Formats: sequence, C-alpha cells, structure tokens
Amino acid sequence: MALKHTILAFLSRQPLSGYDVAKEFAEGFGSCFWKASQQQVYAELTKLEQQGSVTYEAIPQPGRLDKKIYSITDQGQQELLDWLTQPCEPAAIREDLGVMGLAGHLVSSQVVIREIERRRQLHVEMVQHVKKLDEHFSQHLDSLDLKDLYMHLVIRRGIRYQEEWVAWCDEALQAIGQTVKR
Amino acid sequence: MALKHTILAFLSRQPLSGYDVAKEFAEGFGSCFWKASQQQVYAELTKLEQQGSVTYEAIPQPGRLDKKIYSITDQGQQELLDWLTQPCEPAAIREDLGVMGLAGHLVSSQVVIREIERRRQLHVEMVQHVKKLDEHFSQHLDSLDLKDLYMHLVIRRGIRYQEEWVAWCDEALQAIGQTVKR
DNA sequence: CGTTTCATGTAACACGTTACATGATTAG
DNA sequence: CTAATCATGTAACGTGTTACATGAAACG
Repeated sequence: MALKHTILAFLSRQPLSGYDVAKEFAEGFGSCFWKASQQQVYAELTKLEQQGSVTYEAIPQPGRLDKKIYSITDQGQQELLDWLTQPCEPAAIREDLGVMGLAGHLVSSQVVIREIERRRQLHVEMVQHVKKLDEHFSQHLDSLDLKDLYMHLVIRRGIRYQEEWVAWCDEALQAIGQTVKR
Repeated sequence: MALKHTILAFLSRQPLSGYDVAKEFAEGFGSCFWKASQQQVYAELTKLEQQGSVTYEAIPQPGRLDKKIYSITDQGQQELLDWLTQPCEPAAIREDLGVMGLAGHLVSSQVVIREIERRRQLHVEMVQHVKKLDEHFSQHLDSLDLKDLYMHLVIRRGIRYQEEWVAWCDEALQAIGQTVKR
C-alpha cells in the first residue's frame, strides 16, 4: 500500500494539487521510482482526505474548476513516519521482455533483435529525461543538505537503472549477432 | 496480462506441473524477470485449460494427489506467438525504497543508512543466487544455440540488475556518510 | 482554429496479495 | 519427532488499468 505513502511523502515536502501530484508521477521526480495514473492519484487523495491523513483548501479560479491544494495532517505525517521506520522489500520484477528469453526460439532472431533495439532507444531517451531532473542537484553536489542529497540519490538510482538497461541491450545485441553469424 | 504468456512460454519449452511452474517463478529462471505466487499460477493454469490454451494429463501417484502435467496446445502456441510479435513496454517501477528519497528527512540518517545496508545485503545474496542459474550457460558460452543464448541473456539481465543495486547502495552509503560528517 | 495544459472525477474490470485449507513423503 | 518438500486448491480483499466524461484557458 505504498501509493498512499508516496503521496504522503510528496505532501510532506509541500502542499500540492491532485494535478501536480499526478504530474510528479508521470514526468517528475516520482517517475524514477513509482508509477501511478491520474485516476489513481485522485481516488487516493479523496480516500486520504476522508481518513484524515490529508486536508485540502479549495482555491477558486476564474473560469476553471476549483483547485484543491492538499496538505498532509499530523495524523498523516505519523502514518508516514511509522511506515518509513519499517524495513521494506525490493520491488517485484515483472518484465515482459524476459518472456522472450523463454520463447524467443519461436520467432525469428530478427524479431528479437528489433525488439531489443526498440527497448534500447526507449531507455536512451529515459536516461536523458532523468538526467535533466538531476541537473540542479548534480551541479551543487558538495553543498547539498541531506534532504536534497536523498533526492539526488533517488534520481541517481533512476539514471543508473536506465543506463544499465542500455548496457544490457548492447551486450545482448552483440551476443545474438555473433551467434547468428556462426 | 503477461502472466498468461509467461506460463505459456514455460510450457512451450517442456510440459510442467503447476508445482513446477510455481517453483520456476519462486527460485528458478522465472525469478529473473517475473514474480507470481503459487495461487496465481494454479488459478491461471485452470483458466488457461478452460480456454483451451493448455491441456493436462493427470498422473496418478501412490499416496499423493494426482500430478497434473500441463502442455501447451496449438491454440496456446498461436496466442503466445501473437503476443511475442507485438512490441512490449518496459515494466512499471514501484520501488518502496524510493519513498525514502522524498521523506528521508523525517527520520534520522541512521534509519536511512540501516535500510540501505539491509538492501545491499539482500541484493548481494540475489547476485549469488542468480549467478548459479547461469553457471551451466556461462561455461559453454561459445557453443550455445540461440535458444540457450536467450536464456543466458535473461539471466544476465537478472545478474546485472542485482549488481547494479549493490553498486547504487555503495554510492549512496558513501555520499550520505560524507554529508553527515560535514 | 486546433492542440496542449490545467483541472476534476466515475465505473467496470483485470490482476495480485493475504489468509485459509488439506495431507502424504522425505530428510535430518 | 520436526521441518521441508511435494501437490493441490478456495475466498476475500486490495490495487491497478482501461475507458469514459467534462470543460475553460493558453499557445502557436
């Protein structure tokens, strides 16, 4: 149930609207470690508000729906704290591309190669995207406080993850190329 | 809906019982790229059998429940093939530890450090475990056929993934250590 | 004048987790 | 004698995805 805690963690830094939280997941810092859809975010915020973990202030906007600015409550902060002090497990891996390793022999090596090349390109783009998020932090590495260092490290995890994928794609393409030639 | 296709892919290599498939996910080759519980596997096999993607042969065993040996049908193989020739997306990331990057400032750095050290240890163990799965393949790298090369590459992905985690943990521990001292 | 951004949601369905249930065989 | 392994499942619940729904403002 960590969507709850991820949202609480965002709100522990600053009050945000549902729209802003959803954007964090889609393109922002959140994209390094958590995926959530817009619908999930709105539903979860409604639930958290009903349970007293967050409150919102409705900001009227001319010619537009009210913006609901959510903040974390003391209760919510306590829940987040309780969760943070418990050990957590590594994420479950569910990687479609792995299925090709089991059943790749059913299709031509061209199909496998094309798919890996496609993946490589996706991850190259992700590296660039995530590196942009890190720019501010990596430029002042020596003067970061702990709060910002933690953010930098999570983004670093994102960068390394994506770079690792690119490296694996290269290793795989080379090995397949050699074996096909043989 | 790739649990279906992952199971079909296992059965495309050789007929297996539900118990064997579940074991693949828990400790075997499957653990490199897919997580599924025993209950999920049994439920999915029942469904696949009803839909005609797999069949089973019940093997009577003295003093034990019949073992159901599942095989893929032509229909199942076609479904798998259709799925394989479509492009697939990278897995969604949902990593609890990332939440610490957002909210780590709420707990002491000792808590963060301890959690990263715990994670490091887990991944070190995983590296060892996954490397064992690769032993057979890595010893005959130059003579692998495509089928086995694909398996080797998926296991390599597993190894690299786990090693990458260990490397990040080291980077993070060092950076936090330095910042705390300052 | 069309697309993206801002801003909110509902509803149905698919997928995954946790807990429960049973029982013989084998290894230490 | 105890624990792990083999072997199968059911039921309730929680989480995530897909599709649908609305509508103004700002940008090019």
